[in-house]
Amino acid sequence: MTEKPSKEITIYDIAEVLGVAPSTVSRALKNHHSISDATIKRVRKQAKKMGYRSNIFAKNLRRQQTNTIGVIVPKLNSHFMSSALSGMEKVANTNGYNLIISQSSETAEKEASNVETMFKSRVDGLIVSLAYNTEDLKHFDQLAERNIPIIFFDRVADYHSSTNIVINNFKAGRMATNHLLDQGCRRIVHITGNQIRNVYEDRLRGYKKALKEHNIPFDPDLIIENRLNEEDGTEAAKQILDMTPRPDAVFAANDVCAVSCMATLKEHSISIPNDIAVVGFNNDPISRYVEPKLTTINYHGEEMGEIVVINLINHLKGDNHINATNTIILNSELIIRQSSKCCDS
Amino acid sequence: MTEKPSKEITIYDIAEVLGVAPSTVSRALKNHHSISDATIKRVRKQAKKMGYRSNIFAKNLRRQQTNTIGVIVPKLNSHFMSSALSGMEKVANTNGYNLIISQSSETAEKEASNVETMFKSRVDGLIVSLAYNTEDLKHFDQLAERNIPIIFFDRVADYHSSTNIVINNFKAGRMATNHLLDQGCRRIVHITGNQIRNVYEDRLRGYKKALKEHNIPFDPDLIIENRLNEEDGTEAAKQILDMTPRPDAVFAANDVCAVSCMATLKEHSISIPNDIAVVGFNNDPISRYVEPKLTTINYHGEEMGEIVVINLINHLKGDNHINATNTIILNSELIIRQSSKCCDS
DNA sequence: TTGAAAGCGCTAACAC
DNA sequence: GTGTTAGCGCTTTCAA
Repeated sequence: MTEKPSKEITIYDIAEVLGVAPSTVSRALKNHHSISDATIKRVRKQAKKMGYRSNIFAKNLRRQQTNTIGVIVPKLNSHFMSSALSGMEKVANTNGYNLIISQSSETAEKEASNVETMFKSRVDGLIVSLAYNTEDLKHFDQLAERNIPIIFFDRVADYHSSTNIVINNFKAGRMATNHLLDQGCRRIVHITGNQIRNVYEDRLRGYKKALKEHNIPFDPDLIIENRLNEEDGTEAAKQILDMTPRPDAVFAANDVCAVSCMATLKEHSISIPNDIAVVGFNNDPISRYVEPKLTTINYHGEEMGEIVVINLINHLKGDNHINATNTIILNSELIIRQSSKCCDS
Repeated sequence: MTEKPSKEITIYDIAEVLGVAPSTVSRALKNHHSISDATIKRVRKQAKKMGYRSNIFAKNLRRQQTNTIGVIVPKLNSHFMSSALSGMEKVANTNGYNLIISQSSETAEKEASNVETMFKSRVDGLIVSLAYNTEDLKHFDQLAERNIPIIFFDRVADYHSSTNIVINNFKAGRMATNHLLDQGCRRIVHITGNQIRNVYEDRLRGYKKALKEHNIPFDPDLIIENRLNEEDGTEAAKQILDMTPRPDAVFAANDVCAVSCMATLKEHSISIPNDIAVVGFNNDPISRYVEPKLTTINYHGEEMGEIVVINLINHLKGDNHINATNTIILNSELIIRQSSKCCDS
């Protein structure tokens, strides 16, 4: 196609061929209003013919703007995260932004180092879902000082005037627990994560609230805190089997953990939901295929990703509403399946 | 921390304060051997003190090199892809490269537009897993002409001297089918994808090869071709139920499809594996939790991602072996679980 | 409607 | 071991 694969074409080359100034070419290429239609047409045609591609580095150097958004997530390979990233990518792409994605692997140290990289890459804005154990947020300060906007999603924190985008974890936790209580369950184990993370703390609060509404005293022995991964689910099941009297329900703060817990319980001849009812969180595809199918909270990952990026881009474009919206709460709903239908339903 | 959050510090600022030349600062910052230790120390200290961050745009503009790798995958939100990306991200990060990730959403058009974006972003190299229906590869030509290396993984194609990184799909398909045959199955349905994609074509060839080895004639009526998603699995199950005589096994080219097919078969009172044995492909987490657990081919997504990036970076660094390695084949293994244990085993 | 020219921050060839 | 200087390709102010 192109005739000169080796040498990079610049606006100077185009200007020279056309006998106009480089600035005219520059303007024509961005449809500047002060350039005649004829010139614009000539320039664009020539540019195409010569295989011109704009040098974004020169452009960024001049404009001090990168059209790049940084994303830091705890793990790439979870259903929720990859869905959220998928949504982000779509919106970013449509709006001419690039995404630089990195993962903290659930540690605060790696997260800080990722932030450093993002800072050096001069991202226009940063999107973050916090690592499992991040407490101190001062690794974000260098961005805040430079007025680089940060949006937290899902695992959020109060940080200056950053926008947070979440689901109502409290409500969801309460809904899940109420559902179990309505099924007649009375000794409900809750498997949760690090309480410094809003998602887990809020779900636990919801759990407590539901108990209170049913006049059931909160029993701390029924709370299991772990990292909510597969092995932890297995481990939790063993703990549950050792509890006396035996619990009649489990509400786990994610599906991966719920499902592996359920599997281990089944191996020990526990019938689900008859002996123990189970509810998860996330509506991971896996929840639809386990036996019995897992009742869970539906989480709109892709949609959340889209909203996060739309929000950030609006912010970058200056539709600032000066923090008119500081927290955005998205809907989530309880999906009732067989794993929690205790009795006669 | 930093005292001047507003103004961006440059090497000129540091040079001025220290009374040295900008070039000295530039060299000191990269530990150039011709700079004295004392100067290096002074410069680094001052740089840190002033909150200096290198301007990668100026640097890239000068060096015509971006330290950025583009990645185009069909879908972000699948277990295999997010694992592969996770591996890629780790290696890239460790080696000082950034990843720009985008998804083709399984269409050739979007893929071409992604390539265009990557090209404009001046990626140093590109990593691609092809969309479901990509036939024509000429959207990659602009990169090839500029000698930008392209590595294909998983869904690959013969393209100039690009490196391909895959598992041995033929062998895996044969292994899976042989396993079913060894269990006594004789009418094995194979659910496959677009035959222009190596992964599906190779698996089908493996299937045929295994049949031949057992002297069983290939019956094209037992081949179902679709997009291998959830709905397609359900649909395939219905087709299978309509076949006479009824097939006694299903080998699906991915787990998502296998699992949904299995679920629908079960709804129609088919006993698995007794009536119909099932084998999937990918070792998606879901395969361990369905009932019965799904026999499948284990795919090392994360490892594949790592190897892809290591390979590309080596290439970029000039360890070229001038295509000494043009195709890299990774191991995969059959994991036998309950869904395929037909008889007495 | 177009042109001339300065400068974004960095690197590297060359000079000392 | 350090300094001088010429760009990399683009945008944008000011002038015409």
